[in-house]
Amino acid sequence: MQITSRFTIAIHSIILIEYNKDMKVTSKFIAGSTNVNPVIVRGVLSQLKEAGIINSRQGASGITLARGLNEITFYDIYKAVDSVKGEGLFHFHEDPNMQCPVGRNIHFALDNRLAGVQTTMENELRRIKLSDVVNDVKNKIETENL
Amino acid sequence: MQITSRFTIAIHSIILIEYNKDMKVTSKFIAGSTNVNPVIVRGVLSQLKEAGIINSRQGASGITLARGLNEITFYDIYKAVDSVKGEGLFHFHEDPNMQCPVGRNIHFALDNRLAGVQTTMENELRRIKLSDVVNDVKNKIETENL
DNA sequence: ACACTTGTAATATAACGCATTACAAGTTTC
DNA sequence: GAAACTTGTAATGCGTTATATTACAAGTGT
Repeated sequence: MQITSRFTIAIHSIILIEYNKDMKVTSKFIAGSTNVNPVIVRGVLSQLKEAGIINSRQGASGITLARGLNEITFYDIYKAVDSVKGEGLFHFHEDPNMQCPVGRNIHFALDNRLAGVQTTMENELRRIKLSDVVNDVKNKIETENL
Repeated sequence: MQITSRFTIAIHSIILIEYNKDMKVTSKFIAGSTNVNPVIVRGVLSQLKEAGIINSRQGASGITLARGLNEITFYDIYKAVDSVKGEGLFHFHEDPNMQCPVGRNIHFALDNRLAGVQTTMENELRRIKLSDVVNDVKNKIETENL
């Protein structure tokens, strides 16, 4: 299984907001650049707003960033748009047989280790800032017309 | 999104094979301990076999390990049962707009970083050996009746 | 007032995970 | 060799989820 495209949609959106900060960036505009349905985009933006990453007002056109780009990490976005219901990264088979010695103790042996893997991944996501990505995109665009 | 329960089912199965290695472990037996449908179990076992982790013969009862427990990592199992079609951990939105400077360069800025996160996670999975987990389960079972 | 926006609800569709039935093909045991 | 088991797999159903889409309420700005 894969982590939802909502994650990359969210990153793409934030880059757009920054790159076009001199104009009013709308969900329709983001939908055009990502090639994703406007309602889906608004759903993602809604989650980013709830996480305190962007600002928006009903009716008022124009999405803005709520914090500096170097204060937004991939982890923030991941948590905002993809971590549903506080479920972990790994889906354990529900209902191991408690009559079986192994089934009875499998969680004891696995839970910590799986949580550790998840934490490792999340820490790696924390290391990546949106400012890094935005800089890369801007520089790449600069060199496009040479 | 979550990593499929096939992963924990596979781990559970291997522990069962090891813990009951003096008897013939069947897919039905594993199904009973995991509380997962026997056909699903056989599907997982089939993938483990293809990855060279277990041995089985059609018709012949009894699944056995194909390598030592310290030569099987979580990564081996993950790759065997969950990584479908070589897709990455992250699902990118399919069709960014190439007319847009950002849409045109988003992959350039993200692909390496997302691959890095995936690699970090996979390396963490590589650090965990089945022998560790099996030892924990066995020790825990030992202390159950004290 | 009008044309725009954000914000949501409701529904459709496609993909996927797991359960289940069915059965072919192979093995062990008597 | 027949019976009773096994592995291996195909086919089908069902529930869940991701995304697309339609529709519309509510708010903003000209």
